[in-house]
Amino acid sequence: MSTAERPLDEYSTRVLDVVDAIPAGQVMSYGDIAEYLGSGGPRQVGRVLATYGGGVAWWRVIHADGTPAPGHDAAALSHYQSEGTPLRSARPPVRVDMRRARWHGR
DNA sequence: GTGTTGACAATCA
DNA sequence: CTGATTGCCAACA
Repeated sequence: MSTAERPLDEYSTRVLDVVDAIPAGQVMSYGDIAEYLGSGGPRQVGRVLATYGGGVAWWRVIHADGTPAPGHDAAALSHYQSEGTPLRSARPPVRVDMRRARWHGR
């Protein structure tokens, strides 16, 4: 035990579960995840990732316009190039090609 | 209980 | 692209 991870609520667990389900090379927007879950909002998803996102592929969760999270754009870019995520802009402002990279639950 | 803030989104200038 | 504005929902002081 140990690892003292923060107390995960059911909603947070659900968000992390969805993020963990996103395949490499694809991404989802905060609003998409919120809509996929059917509750909460994009801000709640962002909050969960900002707090508990350390254990999931947070770089696969980006804004609706295809830009990665603030302060992590450089790290996210490395992951995108490593996973082959379709990019519209390979240098800041980093932009993911949402038209191709957007992933829906399936 | 009110007001502010936030890894948001969409629209307008 | 930047900035302002509105809507949305929850956490926090």
